Amino acid sequence: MDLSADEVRRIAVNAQGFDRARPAQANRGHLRRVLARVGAFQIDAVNVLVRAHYLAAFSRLGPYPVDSLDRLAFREAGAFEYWGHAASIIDMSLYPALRWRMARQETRPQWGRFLNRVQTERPGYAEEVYAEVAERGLLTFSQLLDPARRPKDNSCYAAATILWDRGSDGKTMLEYLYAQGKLAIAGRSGFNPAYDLAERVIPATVLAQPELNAADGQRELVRRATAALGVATAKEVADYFRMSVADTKARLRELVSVGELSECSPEGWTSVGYLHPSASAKPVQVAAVLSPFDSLLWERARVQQIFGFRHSFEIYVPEAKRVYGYFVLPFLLGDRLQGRVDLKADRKGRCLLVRGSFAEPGTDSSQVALALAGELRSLASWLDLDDITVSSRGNHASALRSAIRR
DNA sequence: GGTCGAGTTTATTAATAACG
DNA sequence: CGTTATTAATAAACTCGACC
Repeated sequence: MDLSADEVRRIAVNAQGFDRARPAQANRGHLRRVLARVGAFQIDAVNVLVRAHYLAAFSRLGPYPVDSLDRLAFREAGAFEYWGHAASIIDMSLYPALRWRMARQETRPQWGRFLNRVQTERPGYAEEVYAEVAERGLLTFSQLLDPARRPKDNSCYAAATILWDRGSDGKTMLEYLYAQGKLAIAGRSGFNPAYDLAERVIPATVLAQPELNAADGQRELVRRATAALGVATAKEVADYFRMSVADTKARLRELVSVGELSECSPEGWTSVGYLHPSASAKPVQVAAVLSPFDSLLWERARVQQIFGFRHSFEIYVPEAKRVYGYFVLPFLLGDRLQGRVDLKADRKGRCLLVRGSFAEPGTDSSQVALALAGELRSLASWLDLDDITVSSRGNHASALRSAIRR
C-alpha cells in the first residue's frame, strides 16, 4: 500500500487528536483548563503529557502553578509521572505497561557507576533513603536529613542518572528509587519533585494489576505510539516512548504479523512505514499555536520529512546563534506548519509580546496572519493579558500586526 | 517584614567515543 | 555501520535561607 505525501501529512495531524484536545474545548475538565492556561496547547492523543509546567517555565507564558498542576494530574485526572518520552505525565492505564522499564533499572549502565561508588562509600544507602521516605513521607531531596551534596568541581565520577549527574547522592538515589518504581513523584515544591512510597501514590488497584513482561509492555507502548503518530518509521515509533530501536522493531514485526498494524511505503520515505488502523487522512481543520515541546514535533527528521519544516529548540542555543528567537512556537494551519512566533507574556504590563513572527516560504501570508491573529487573541485571553504587541522582527510582522488590528 | 542571591529543575543539540 | 552512551552549554521561575 502506498500513501501520498498529502495523505501522510493529514494522517500525522489527525492522529494527534487536536479535535479532542483543542484549547477551545479545554473546559471539558479542570485539568485541561489548567493545562491550557499554562501553555500545553495540545493534549496528546494517547495522554502522554510532557511536563506541562516546564512548558510554562520555558514559555514564559502563564503562571506557574506547578504543585496544583501535579495534584490535579495525579489525584483528579488519574495520571502518574514517569519516564515516557521524557519526564511525562502519563495516563494510569499505561502503568502496567511501563513496569518492565522499572524492573530494568537495576542493570542499566547509567546507574552502575553511581551504585558501585555508593556501595563502597556508603553500603546500605539505598535502603537508608527508602526507609527515610517510608518514615517521614513526602520528601524533596533537600529535605533529606543528609542530602549528601558533593562539591561541584568533583569530576572523579561521571553522570549517574538518566540525564546527568545531579550533584547530590541523595538526589541521585531518590531518582534511582523512583526509576525503579519503588518511589513515585507525588507533587512538587517549586522545581523540586517530592517523592513518596509508590504505594502511597499509585492506587492499590493499579499496583495490583498483573505486571506486563517486557515484550507485552513494549507491545502496548508501540501500539499507543503508532496510534499517536498515525504512520511512522520504526525509529519514530521507538522515539515516542524512548524505547530501543531493536525492541521496537521486534514488537512492530509481531503486531504486523497478527494484523494489528500494516506496512506501507509513503511517498518519499526511505524506510518502511507502519500504519495504525485508526489512521485517517480526512481533511484537517486546525489552527493551533504549538508548544515547541508538542508531540507533533518530537522527531525532527519526521517533521522535516512530512512537513518540510525545520524545527529546533533555540532555547538551548546561545543567543547570538538563534535564528528565530528564544521560545518559538510553530503555527499549524490546516495540515501544514505555516509559520512561527516567538512569544513572551509580559505579566506586569498585561501584554502578550510577539517578539518575532515568521511565515514559511510559499504560504499565503495574509491568510496565515488572520488565523494566527485569532489564535493569539485566544491565547492572550487565557493568560489574562489585555493586549498583543508585535515587534518588527521577522518576515511576517507587518502582516500579523495589521491582522491583529482588524 | 523585605531584599538578595544561591539552589534547583528540565530537554535538545552536536560532537565524540564505544559498542556489537 | 547502525546504534547507544557521554559530555557541556543553555534559560527560565520559583523557594528558601541569610541578612538587615
